Amino acid sequence: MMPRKTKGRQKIEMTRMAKESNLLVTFSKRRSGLFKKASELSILCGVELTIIVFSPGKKVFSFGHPSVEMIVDRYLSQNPPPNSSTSQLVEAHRNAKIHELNRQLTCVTSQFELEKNKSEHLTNIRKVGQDNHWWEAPTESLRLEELYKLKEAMEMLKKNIEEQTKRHMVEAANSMRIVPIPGSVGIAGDSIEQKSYGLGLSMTSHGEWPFQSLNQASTSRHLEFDGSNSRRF
Amino acid sequence: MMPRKTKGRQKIEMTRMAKESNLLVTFSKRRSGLFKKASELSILCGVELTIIVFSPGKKVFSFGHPSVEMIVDRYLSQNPPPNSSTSQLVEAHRNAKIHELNRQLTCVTSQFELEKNKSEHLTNIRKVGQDNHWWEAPTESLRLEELYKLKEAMEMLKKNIEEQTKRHMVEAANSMRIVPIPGSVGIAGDSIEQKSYGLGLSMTSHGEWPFQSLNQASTSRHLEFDGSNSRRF
DNA sequence: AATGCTATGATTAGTTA
DNA sequence: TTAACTAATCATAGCAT
Repeated sequence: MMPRKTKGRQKIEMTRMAKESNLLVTFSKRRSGLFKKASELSILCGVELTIIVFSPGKKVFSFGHPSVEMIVDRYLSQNPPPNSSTSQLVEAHRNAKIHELNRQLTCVTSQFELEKNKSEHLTNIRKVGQDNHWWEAPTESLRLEELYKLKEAMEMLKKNIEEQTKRHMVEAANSMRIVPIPGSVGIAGDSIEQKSYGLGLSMTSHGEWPFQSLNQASTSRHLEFDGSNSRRF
Repeated sequence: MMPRKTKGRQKIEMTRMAKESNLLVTFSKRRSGLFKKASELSILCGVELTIIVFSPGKKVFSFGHPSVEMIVDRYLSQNPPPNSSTSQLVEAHRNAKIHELNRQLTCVTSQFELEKNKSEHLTNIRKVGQDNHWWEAPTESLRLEELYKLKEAMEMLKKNIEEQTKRHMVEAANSMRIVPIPGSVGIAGDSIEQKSYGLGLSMTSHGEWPFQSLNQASTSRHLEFDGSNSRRF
């Protein structure tokens, strides 16, 4: 008779977890699961989506394909914020660009970190002096793939910068004059204060990389995980 | 001998589904699952989160606790709101910055090309299938070194972007109070139904039918279904 | 805190109704 | 079409490290 090592997964009541320690680890696990599901959905069905989560510690974790801002922008433009003025929109666009550039850079940097770690791992393993050939080819293939992706990301980054530069030149040449349009809506009971629509510069410093257990399908889809509560820039 | 009625769940490749019919039903099922997971996460861990999904048919499905807008606002507000006019001087500064960034990016890109070629070379050599261990370690070391350089370059690039943005925000802050704040002006056609302020979870299908298969855990948390076409705000 | 394990609960792909 | 079924895969709660 073999006594069970564990009771295995147990059903839990669907209410806020009492023990904070459990809550924290559960949050971490389930957040990973949720993001993975989201990634799979976007891959399998070719759809665009975003998730923004504020952790128990008030940190923000986000996932987005193709990016959080892209989706949020589209969502907000479908539900246009009432107080938008031309100037705000213009500014928003510009900041969104910079934001997006930063996001891409963060992504590129992360991918680089991945490469670095792989390289280190490779070197370490090699030090052990094993004769394991079987993994070498696959690993190198993966590396090459990652490098191509990295290259693509950087080319996109470059393109964006060029675009932005061109835009700025045009704007400068036009010496644009911004006239706010009084087009906001005030509705009874509607608080009018929280209008930071028009895209702030929320960006991510990725101080930590919370998501490690993603399969390559996910990571190859250019995942973005934000694990930081620090304000950017 | 009982012949299996079905093959049951089968593993599927993590790539975009080929058959559109399957894709549609899978999207529906998995979206439900995703939203349910999100709901459970927010309940179990008491966190706030939102999901925005654009379906294959470009409809938007969203979930949010306490509401999509609440989370999006907070996400966007983590950074100073952009709402100022910009001077040409600023534009000029910016253009200079961007040019510099572009130069750096070119540098980074060429470094990357180096890495890529190395990787390809490595792979090619490996294809020959020799047992040459002696060169592997040195090569990897070199790669690592290059990667470090690449990383440094990218970090500098990032830093520059951050600097640029910081400068922009300071300038924006200095000049923003000029912009008049529009008063409350109602606009015909806007409606305010379905606000779901801080109630609890809100789940929205901005098109037509929403969910049915949520368990009681979700519904007990006061799910809100918005099956209308109406715009929000 | 983070990682690994494993039995069990939960989700879902393929199918039938 | 959308819904229900079922056998598999997948996720994860509780422990152990």
